[in-house]
Amino acid sequence: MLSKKTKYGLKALVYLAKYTQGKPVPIGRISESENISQKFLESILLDLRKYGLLGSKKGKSGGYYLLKPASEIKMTEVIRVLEGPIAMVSCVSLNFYEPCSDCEDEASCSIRLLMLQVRDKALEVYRNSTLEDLLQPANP
Amino acid sequence: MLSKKTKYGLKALVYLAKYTQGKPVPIGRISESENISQKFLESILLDLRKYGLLGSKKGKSGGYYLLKPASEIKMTEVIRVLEGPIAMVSCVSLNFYEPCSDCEDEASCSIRLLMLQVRDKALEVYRNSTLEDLLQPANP
DNA sequence: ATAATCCCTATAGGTTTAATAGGAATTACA
DNA sequence: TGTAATTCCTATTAAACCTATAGGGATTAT
Repeated sequence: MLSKKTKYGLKALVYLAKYTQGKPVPIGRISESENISQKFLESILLDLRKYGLLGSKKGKSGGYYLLKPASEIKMTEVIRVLEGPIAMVSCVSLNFYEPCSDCEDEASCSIRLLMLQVRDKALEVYRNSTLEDLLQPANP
Repeated sequence: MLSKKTKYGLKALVYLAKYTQGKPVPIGRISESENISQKFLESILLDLRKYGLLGSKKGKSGGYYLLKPASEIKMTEVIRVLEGPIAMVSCVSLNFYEPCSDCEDEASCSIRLLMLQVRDKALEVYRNSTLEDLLQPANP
């Protein structure tokens, strides 16, 4: 299940994409509007900035802003920064690969093959979504 | 990421499907063969039995056995018993539904819509897999 | 100078995961 | 009838992780 960190981060990104008009948006405004603990959100936005999705401006009338247009922010990155691996087992993770400690033969592990399918399907979705797609609700 | 519980449970199910010949298989044999803490595995198999995937026989020469042929054990059930919800957010879970505490309008929540797609794709995979599919490794 | 803000580190409390422990109940079988 | 092998159940521990909070330093606009 998605951590609150990820949910909060996503909401903050959506907020930034929607309500930034030239000027940086201070954390306080986002946390109020979205009902998120300000200090917690602070650490999340810091991560997003360190990763490179957000820029920031310090001092009075400072805040955060997107470094790219929403249409260029891919869900794959967002999920990976906030939540970590998309894969369900590290041995099929593209960005967080680790061999399973116990597993003897990766190539023939059937659990791995199942989880490879799941990962591919999830990737398919995330790769076809950008932050822009989260902006307008439900268009059938 | 999959918990060890789920991995161990899956391995145990595969073992049972492969190596049960009429007689119940004692936990000790599975845990040795698969290198799993016996006590931990005990609690996992207990869950699987309580859910109804496994039967058990107590006492000497007792053990566990599948209650259905491997081809009829769907991955959806297995994952749900062992890991819990397949969905990434409870508000799109079929079997573990809960509204998000903060979310105001489910129908228009864009995070929800994204996670609905992910869930559907994962379900697609799990619904098309049974325990039998985990038995023979890699057939291209 | 002041107020607003980001930046950084630390820490506390809660929950979950993984593993361990001990013993009761049951059963096969000699 | 006794013994060994097994499931069954509950409790406990240790570590890891998640969420939230606290405090203060650095920076900036006005």
